[in-house]
Amino acid sequence: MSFTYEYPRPALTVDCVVFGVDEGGLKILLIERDIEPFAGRWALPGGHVHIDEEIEDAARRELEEETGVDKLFLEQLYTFGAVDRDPRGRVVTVAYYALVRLADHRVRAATDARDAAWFAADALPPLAFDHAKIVEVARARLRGKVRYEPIGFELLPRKFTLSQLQRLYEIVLERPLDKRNFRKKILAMELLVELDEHETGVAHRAARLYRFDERRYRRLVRQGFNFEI
Amino acid sequence: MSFTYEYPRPALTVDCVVFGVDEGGLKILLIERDIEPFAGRWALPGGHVHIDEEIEDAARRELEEETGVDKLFLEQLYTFGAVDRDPRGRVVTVAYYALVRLADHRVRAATDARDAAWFAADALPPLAFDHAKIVEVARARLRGKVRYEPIGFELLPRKFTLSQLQRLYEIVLERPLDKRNFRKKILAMELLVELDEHETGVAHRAARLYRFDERRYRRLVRQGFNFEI
DNA sequence: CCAAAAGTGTTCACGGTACACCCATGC
DNA sequence: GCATGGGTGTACCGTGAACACTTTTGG
Repeated sequence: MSFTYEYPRPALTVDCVVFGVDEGGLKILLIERDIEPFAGRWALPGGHVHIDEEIEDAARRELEEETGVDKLFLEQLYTFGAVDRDPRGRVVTVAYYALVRLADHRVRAATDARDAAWFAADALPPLAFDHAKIVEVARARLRGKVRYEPIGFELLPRKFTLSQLQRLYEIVLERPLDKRNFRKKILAMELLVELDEHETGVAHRAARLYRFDERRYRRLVRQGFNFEI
Repeated sequence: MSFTYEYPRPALTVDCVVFGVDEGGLKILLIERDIEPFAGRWALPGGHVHIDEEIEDAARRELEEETGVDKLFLEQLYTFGAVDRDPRGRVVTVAYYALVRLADHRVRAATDARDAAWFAADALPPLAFDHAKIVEVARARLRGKVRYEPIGFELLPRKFTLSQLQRLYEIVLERPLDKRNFRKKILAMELLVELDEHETGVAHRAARLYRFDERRYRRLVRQGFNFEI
């Protein structure tokens, strides 16, 4: 079967920069390519957009197929279409970035048949195509966005300690934050629900757990509230 | 001549939301379609991306062809690809937004053969395709971006008064600003060069003209400076 | 009892905001 | 001389930043 057009058309793909955070810092999910070009190189998960499929759906489908990751925060990043970005011909890719709770997804991705693995964002292997550039754009977007939208919570377990939250921000923003000021500010927003639970299995005083109150956030936004760290 | 592929491919287009500002407020440049679908309706300037052409170049080319507008601020906005957004079939469009100095472009666009015209952003006619949605996304982006990047200057003549600048921000941000505070803040950034010129032809005290010091801005950015209104 | 992280308040400097009058110019 | 916008300073308040010690828990 084949499809014919009066003018040549670029191929359309999606690529996803999937971020996770753990004690070691910011991580990015990559898959190892098994076909040319760039066979054996690591690359962003992605693939072709089906002709009757929404672009964002294609991104979710590829993530699910290649890495088993689903139900995550996903947002369009930028469209990359340099004429020479793929040696096979003109390929335009709509890049997305995604945030996942690493603890929930670590094993599944790492053991997947397609050889997916998490890499420290500061020590990525050489990437296929222009994927290194896409990653840079995604990191800049994450850094910028985390400050004025509460997307950081997408990277933490649903129940978290204030120290975990602070470390998350320190990792993404790449600078240290003052503990007292951080707590004062985040608690003053009244977006966190104090739970009657504490950490377990730590060799020191167990910290209280909190969860992010998404409903309340949405209500406040409607009233003109602006999240900001 | 024809082009054949193993799998179906969407068509790839660009569309541009071109903003201008005058005394009457925020304006958007539209062209009247002369072919189906939506013949006779107003639409965003745009068209197909050539197979060997960078996407942004396509946007500039279409703007130049359809409206005579060139050498302007142009930035990618978002990629729209809803399956049903074009009745002729799958068409994915990479939307851009552009800022122009209206005084320089008003006549050329309005008298162009393809029937281009400026419309008040708050009173657009019904638009073709999903262009109303694209415009909404573009307005939100402009509102957000104008506050922390000095792109407002792209909308003013190179020499402008502080009142013009203030009115520009009031129009884009859709709220009034305090005159003294605005002047204090913008002058404190030391990004404006005070010229030895004043307005002419006004029936009141002539205001001093300023220009934006782009070099200095870039130098400050490198040192970690953040523009903010 | 020791190590490790949790948890907690105050002070100070700066920037944002509110606010009203005189000045220069053209008609 | 009058209408029109240009141009200017100060006082108050709230937020951001700096900063150190006690508490709790497990080992």
